[in-house]
Amino acid sequence: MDYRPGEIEPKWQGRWEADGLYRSRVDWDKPKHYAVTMLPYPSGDLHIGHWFAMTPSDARARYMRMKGFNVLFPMGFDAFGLPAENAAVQRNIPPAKWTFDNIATMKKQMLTMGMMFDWEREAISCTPAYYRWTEWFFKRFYEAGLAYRREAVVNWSPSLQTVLANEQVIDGKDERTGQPVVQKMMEQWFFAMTKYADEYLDFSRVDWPDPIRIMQTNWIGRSEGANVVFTTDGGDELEVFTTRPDTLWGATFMVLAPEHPAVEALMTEDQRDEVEAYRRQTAGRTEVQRMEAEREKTGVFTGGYAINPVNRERIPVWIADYVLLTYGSGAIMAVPAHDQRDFEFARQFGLSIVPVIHPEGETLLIEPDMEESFVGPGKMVNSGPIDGVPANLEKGRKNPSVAAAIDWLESEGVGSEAINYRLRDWLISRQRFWGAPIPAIYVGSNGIEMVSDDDLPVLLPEDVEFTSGGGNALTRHEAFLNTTDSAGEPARRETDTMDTFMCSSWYQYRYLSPRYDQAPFDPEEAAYWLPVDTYTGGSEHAVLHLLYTRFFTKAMRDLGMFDDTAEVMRAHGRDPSGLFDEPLSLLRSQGQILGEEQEGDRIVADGQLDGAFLIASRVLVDSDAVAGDGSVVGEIMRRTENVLQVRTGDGMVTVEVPEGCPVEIPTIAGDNDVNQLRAHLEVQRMSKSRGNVVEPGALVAQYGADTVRTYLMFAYEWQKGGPWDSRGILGAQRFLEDVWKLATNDYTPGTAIDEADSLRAVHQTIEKVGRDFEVFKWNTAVAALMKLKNTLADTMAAGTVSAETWDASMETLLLLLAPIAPHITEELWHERGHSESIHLQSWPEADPEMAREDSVTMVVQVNGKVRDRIEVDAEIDETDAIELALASQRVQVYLDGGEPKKVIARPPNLVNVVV
RNA sequence: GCCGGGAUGGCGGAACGGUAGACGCGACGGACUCAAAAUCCGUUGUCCGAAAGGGCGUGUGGGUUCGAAUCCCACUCCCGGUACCA
Repeated sequence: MDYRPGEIEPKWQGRWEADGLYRSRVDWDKPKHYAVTMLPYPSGDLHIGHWFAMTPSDARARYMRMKGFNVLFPMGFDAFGLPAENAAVQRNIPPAKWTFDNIATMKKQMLTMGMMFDWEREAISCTPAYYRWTEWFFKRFYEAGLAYRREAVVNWSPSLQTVLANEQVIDGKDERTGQPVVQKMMEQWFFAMTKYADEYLDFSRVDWPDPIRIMQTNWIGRSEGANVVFTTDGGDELEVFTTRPDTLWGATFMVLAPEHPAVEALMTEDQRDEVEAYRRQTAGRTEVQRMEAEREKTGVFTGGYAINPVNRERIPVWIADYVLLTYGSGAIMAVPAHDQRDFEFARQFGLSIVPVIHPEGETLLIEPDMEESFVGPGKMVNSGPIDGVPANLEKGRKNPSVAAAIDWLESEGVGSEAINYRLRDWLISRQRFWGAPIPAIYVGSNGIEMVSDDDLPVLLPEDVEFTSGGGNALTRHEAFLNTTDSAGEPARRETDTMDTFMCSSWYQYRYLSPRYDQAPFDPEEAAYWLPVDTYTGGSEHAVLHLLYTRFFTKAMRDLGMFDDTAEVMRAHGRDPSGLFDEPLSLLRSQGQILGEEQEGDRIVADGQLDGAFLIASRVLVDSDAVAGDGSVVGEIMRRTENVLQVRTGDGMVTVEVPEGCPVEIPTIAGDNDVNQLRAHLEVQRMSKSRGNVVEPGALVAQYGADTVRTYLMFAYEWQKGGPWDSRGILGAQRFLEDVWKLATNDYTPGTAIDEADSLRAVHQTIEKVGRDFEVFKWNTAVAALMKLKNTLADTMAAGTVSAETWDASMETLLLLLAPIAPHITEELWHERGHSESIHLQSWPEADPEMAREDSVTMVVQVNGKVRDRIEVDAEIDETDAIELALASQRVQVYLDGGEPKKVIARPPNLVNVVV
C-alpha cells in the first residue's frame, strides 16, 4: 500500500470534524491550556507565511494536549482595514464582499492544513456581533476618561482631499498618483495609553522574549528630568522638558518644532518669509526623514527671544525639524557645550557655546577650541547656585548636579521635577470607511454624545459608493451622517472609524464566546480559560499590537470588566489575583518567510506620458525591448495592485494599468492581467502587493499537507525565518514516505537480538523532541525524528530487536511525529490496529536508563587543537581521563619527552594538554 | 537616524565557552532500467599529500581565555519596527 496523502488527509479531516475531535469544552477537572496564534488579515489567499506561523503553533497545541492539558486553540480574522477599501476603489467591489469572499477562500484553504482549530469559536472582527463590542469598549473608555479628542498630524493629500496612510506615502508623495502630500493638523480620537506607561515597563508577570521586552521598554522611553518654563519677549510661556536641568546655565538658544503653536507669535516680520518657507518644507517630510541625523542640520531663526529663567539671559529661539512636536512639549533648550546635536547646530549657525561642566582633572575647553560637546562627568561651573556640584553619568536624581538643579528650580518656582515618556497616546481615529464606527454623535456646535448601548452597534451602511480620491465614503452618506441626539434633536454622526489594532486588541477574549450577546465575553468561559497561556506570532508586532493589547487588558481590569470572571473563578477555587494584569502569559515570535529573489519583468508600455506618469493603453512584456519601442520601457521595480513603478534608462516612471488595458505576457498563454506582472524582488517580505507570494495550495496538491507542515517546521530556524526555497521540500516528502514504509512493512526479528542501541535511540529521541517542543525549536525536533527513522530503518534491516520492541519503537515514532504530521500518523496508528485517535494519546515518557550512553568519544587537545580521539567509558573520572590522554601517541609527539605545562580535563568529553 | 535581530559549506540549517558543519537539499560517482523518473549504495568545507597526516576555515578588524561560531570592543552588510499596512 502506497502513501497517498491526497486520499488520507481529506478523509481524516472529515472524521475529526464529524467526531468533534477539536471541540474544546470547559472542564474544571483538567488543567487548561489556552493557545493563540495571531489571527490573519483576510488578504485573499493563505500564503506560505501563514503556514509558517500557524503550523508550529498547532503542533505545540497538539503536544500540550498529549501532555494532558485541555487545550483551546481558536482561529479568526482581523477583517477591517485598508486593502479592502483599496479593492473597493480600484475594482468597485464593496469592502464587505471582498472581505467575506477572502475569508471564505482562506478558511477553505485552512481546512486543508490539518489544524486543531475549534471553529465553533471563530471570531471575525468586521461582523456586527463583533464590532458591537469594539464600539462598546470605546464607549466605556470614553466614559472613564480614557478616550479623548485633540488635534494631531495626518498625511493630507491636497489634490485628493483625503488622508493617506504612512504606507501610501513614498518620498512625500502619494504612491499612486505622485501628488504631493503634506502634514496637516486634524481633530482626532485618542486613547490614554500613557496612563499605564510605568506598568508596561513591568514584565514580571509574563514570559516574553528579551528583545521584545527591550523594544517595548525603549519604545516607552521613560526619562527623568525637569520641566522648565522660559518666557518669550512677548510674555508667552514656553515649557521645555530636559533630562539635564543641571546644564540650564549653558543653554544658549532654544529650538522649537516648526509646527509649534508659539512660532506664530515669536517670529519677527523680517524672518517671516524664511520661517514660513521652512515650515512648508517640513510639512513635506515624515518623522523618519526628519530624524535622520546624518543630514546636515537645518533650521531657521524666528527672530524672537526668550528669557532663560535661571540666569535671565536673553537667548534666540530657532525652529528646526529635528525637534518633534509629538515628543515632550515640542520645544527644547539647547546646550551646545554638552549635547552633540545642539553642538553641531550651534556650529552650523554660529550660535554661542558656554560650557558648564568642568571635566575631571582636565582643562576646560572654551570656544573656539572645542571640537565636540563634552558629555562626561565633572564639576558644575558658570552655574550660579549649583557651582561646584559634581556631575556624573547617572540619570535623574541619582546625578547630584541634576538633583541640585531640580531642588533649586522648584524652590525658585521656575521648574519642577518631571518624568517624560517617548510613548504617545494611541491615535485610534481613521478617516476611512472600512473600520468599526466610533459610536459618537455631534450635537449642536460642539457637544459630543455617545450612542446609547441599546443602539449599538452603529452599523456600517452597505449602499456606499467608492470613488478614487474621495476620502472617507461615510462623510458623503447622508443616511449615515444624519441622526438625532438623546433629546431627539438633529445631530451628526462621527465619521471616523477605529484603528484595526482596536479589533485585534481584545480578540483573545471574543474567542471564548463569539456568539455571546450579554458582554464581550462569557465569564463562565473566561474564568476557566484566561489568561492566554501561549501566544505566537510575527516579530513585526513586537511593539504596536503587543502594547495595544496590554493597554486594553489593563483598562478592562480597571473598569471592572473581569469582576464577574473573577467571581466564577473563586467559585471554582481558582485564585484570580494577578490574572488580569497581562493578556498573554507566554509569548514567542517567529520570523518571516521571505520571497525568492527574482528579476522584474521588462516591459514596453504605451500611452500618454505626462512627466513621470503614464496611464497605459497597452503593456507588453519583452526582455529585449529598447528605449524607443514604446512610451515607457524598463524593468518593473514595484507593483501595488495595478500601479507599476518602472525603472527606465533615465529614472522611475509610474505606470497605471487601468481596467481593460491589454497586458501581453508572451510566456503565459491566454489572456493576461496586471496581477501576473512580476516586480523586481530581492529577498524580501512576501506580500500580495509585491507579487512574490508562494501559494501553499499547489504544494498541498503535490505533496500533501503533512509534508508541507513537516518541511516548514524543519527547514528554518523558526524565530528567524528566511527566504523561501522550493527544492528542499523533497526531503520532508522522502522522510514521510520512509516512515510510511517502515510502519507498513512486516518486521522479522533476526537471530542476534541486541536491543540496547535501538532503544537508546528511541528514548534519546523522546527526550530531545520534548525538550525542543518546550523551547519552540522545531527544526531540531524534526531532525531528531529523521535520525530516529534512519536508526529504525537500520534496525529493521538488521532485525536486532524483538517484535514487541519493534512495535513499541515504531509507535513511539508515530506518537512523537503526530503533532507535526497529524494525518499520516493517524492513518498509520489505525492501520496498526488502534481504534482511538492518535491525537488523544499521551506523550511518550523517556526512560533515562535506556537513554544513557555507555561510552563516549573523548577529545584530546594540545594547546586547544584536537589531536586525538579516544573512546572512553561515560563514567570515566578525571585522573583516568588525563592518564589516557597523556598516554596517547599523538600527544607524546607534541610533549617531546617533556612535561605538560598544564592539563585541563572535562571528563568524559575533553582533555586539553598545554605544552 | 533611532530601537531590535541576523551573518556558519553550493543552499536551509546543527553545535551547555570544549570534536564546527547534526539533520536535510543540491551536486558528483555507482547499482537497478532499453532509457528516464523513482529507489538504493557511496562521496561531498577548503588547500597540500599516494596515504598516514597536516594547514586554513563560522561577515571584517582587534581583545579576553588552556580553549571562541559562542563572551567583550570597533566596524560592514542584510532583515523587522519606527506610532494611519496588518
